[in-house]
Amino acid sequence: MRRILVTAALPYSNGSIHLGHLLEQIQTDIWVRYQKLYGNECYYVCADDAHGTATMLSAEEAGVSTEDWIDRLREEHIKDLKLFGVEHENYYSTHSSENESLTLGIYKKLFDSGAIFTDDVSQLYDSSKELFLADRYVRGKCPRCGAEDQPGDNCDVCGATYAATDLIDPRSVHSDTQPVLKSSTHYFFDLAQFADFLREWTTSGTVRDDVSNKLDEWLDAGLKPWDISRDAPYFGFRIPDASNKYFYVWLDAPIGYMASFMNWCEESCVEFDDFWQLHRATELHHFIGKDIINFHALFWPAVLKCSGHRTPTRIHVHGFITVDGEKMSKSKGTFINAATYGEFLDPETLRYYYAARLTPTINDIDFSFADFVARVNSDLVGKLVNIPSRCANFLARGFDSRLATELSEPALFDEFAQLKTTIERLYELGDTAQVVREVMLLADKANQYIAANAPWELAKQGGKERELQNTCTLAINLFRSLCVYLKPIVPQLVQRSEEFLNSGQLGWNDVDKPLLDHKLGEFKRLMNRVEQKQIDKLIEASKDTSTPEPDPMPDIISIEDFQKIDLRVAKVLDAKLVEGADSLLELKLLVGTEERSVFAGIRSAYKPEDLVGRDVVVVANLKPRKMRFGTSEGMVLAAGPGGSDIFLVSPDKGAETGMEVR
RNA sequence: GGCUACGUAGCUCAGUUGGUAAGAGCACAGCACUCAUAAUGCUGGGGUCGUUGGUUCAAGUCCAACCGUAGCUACCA
Repeated sequence: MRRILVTAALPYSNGSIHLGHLLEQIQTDIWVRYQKLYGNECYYVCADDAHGTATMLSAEEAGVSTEDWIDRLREEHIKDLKLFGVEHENYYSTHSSENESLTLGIYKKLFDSGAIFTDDVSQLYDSSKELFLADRYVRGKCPRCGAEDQPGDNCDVCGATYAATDLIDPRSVHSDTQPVLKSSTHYFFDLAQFADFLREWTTSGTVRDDVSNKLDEWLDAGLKPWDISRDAPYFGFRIPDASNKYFYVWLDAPIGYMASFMNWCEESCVEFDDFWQLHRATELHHFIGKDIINFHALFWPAVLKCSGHRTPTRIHVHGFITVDGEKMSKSKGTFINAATYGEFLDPETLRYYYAARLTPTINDIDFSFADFVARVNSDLVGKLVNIPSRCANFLARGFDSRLATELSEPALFDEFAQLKTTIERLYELGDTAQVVREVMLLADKANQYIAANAPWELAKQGGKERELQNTCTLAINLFRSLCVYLKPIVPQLVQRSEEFLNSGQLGWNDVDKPLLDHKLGEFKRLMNRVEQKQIDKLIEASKDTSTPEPDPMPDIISIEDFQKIDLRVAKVLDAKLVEGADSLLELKLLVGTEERSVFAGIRSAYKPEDLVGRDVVVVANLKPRKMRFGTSEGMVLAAGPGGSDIFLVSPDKGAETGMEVR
């Protein structure tokens, strides 16, 4: 019996579980369920990746403490994953005492072995927020093409890549102030020391060839030191003997695998060291997406090696998910969260569909709605569930739901059983697409068998009772074997089938032993078809109208474009401060005869009482936007860079409310 | 620009070391059946295997170039 520890990449504490997380969590869960079903000792741990600037800022924005924020998200993540049948031994958090002590211990080992050094790094810094800025938190004008408001790493318009310091007129997205260049000491892990080890490790069966080819690229180019520190303020663990430095989230994230397992070991009889110390007869498997190959196949094994731990047995890498051929998009409704999916569709349909598409390659996987509906309905309902559905009635009516005492065609049953070793190999490789194909081929055979023996004909004829019972008995047994093979993929469906079969939980070796002379349970509908309507609703519910995708704005617009904007003169009826908002005023506007509530970020320049009665210009056909304090039904035009320099636009005397501005 | 993958029927994909493999499922058409959630069975149409060259007695299968897709990475700093 093998002893296996399995992890999936840690979801970040900064958003809900969506189709992308589910691809990996379900892939991993299927692999783990297979290992357990086969009889291996297998543990699956995961956690939320809690640290970093992003969680800190999200919590701040939500107005809660960072601890509350990550706790809340962890609860949500656990609930969502459970809905999809993903069963972890433990779903922990990287913000834990176990992780802190493990991280400190590993860091000390790295330090003592001479793999840590320091160097000064110049980085953009937001003085008003006292925060160093990662590239994505700086926006400005592209140095190559001049496009406005581009992120700090590359230009969305012309595709140029550059450093954040190259941006023209850079702004911090946190404060809209101009960042300054500031130097700070960073701690580095000297990855290059491990180049020889990694070259050996990456080509010793730990990853597939396509992945190791990719890794060769980095190895050939020369490994760069890995920055493992961040300056305060930062949500994470403090680096000992360093002033105001924290471990970069990417150091303690993979250690979070260990911490989650350690936390679980404390309550179980499993020995932590058996899975992390050198030379133990256990396996360690990581499931990841192709975007984080370098972390898991270079940095992480080097850290483990350097700190005297075992290295991973295998890294399983999957591709990205697309929806109907495109990246998930909030505005198109294809950015689908787990909870939303669960509202409209059976979570097991996703497990099945993903399984049908997942191979061991790093190819991207497309969630095609048309294909999804066809696959689920045709395979699971039309073929699989149809088998017992075609036979249960005959057994219930004529034989008190009792199976015959023998198999009339043992060869057919054996044919199903003989596929076992093939299926085992495919599960082990992670080729569930092939598993599904093989199993459905057998399901076709089962249906062919039923058609050839036509139980409905036998039922009409007198004296054919024995044949009728035998035919149905064999068909039910074939179905039962298919259930065994699919159990890791659709555990709920199989559980309902187990209730029908009425003989306890199916085990992997049940495909060798037919169920005979046995009373079945009542047959109930095992699964519902998927309707296109459900998909439509799901997409509709996933559409985020409040934050449309940022379209790269062309510099020049046509007159038609301008005419889309309905500018109107409006009279301010009332203005008041917004409780809890630093910069907002809530304005009651009269636009023609219509009253509107509009939020405007002008508090730093105007007092509410000074605004009442004056005229302003408002964008009248702006899509209403939900804000934390209410819905804003338009936008008031103003000039100026911000702060106290905001100047409202107003019409000359004579203009009346409701007039169009052109 | 460099690199790693991928490109086979309308869709999703199989095609093992080059040699009766141009294949499966879905979709489509016809027929049969009516036990079953308009499910099932049988039959059939459909592809110059991204393009162009090359190696070979023989190439989706090897090589080169090009095109397309996804991703990684990039001169200067």
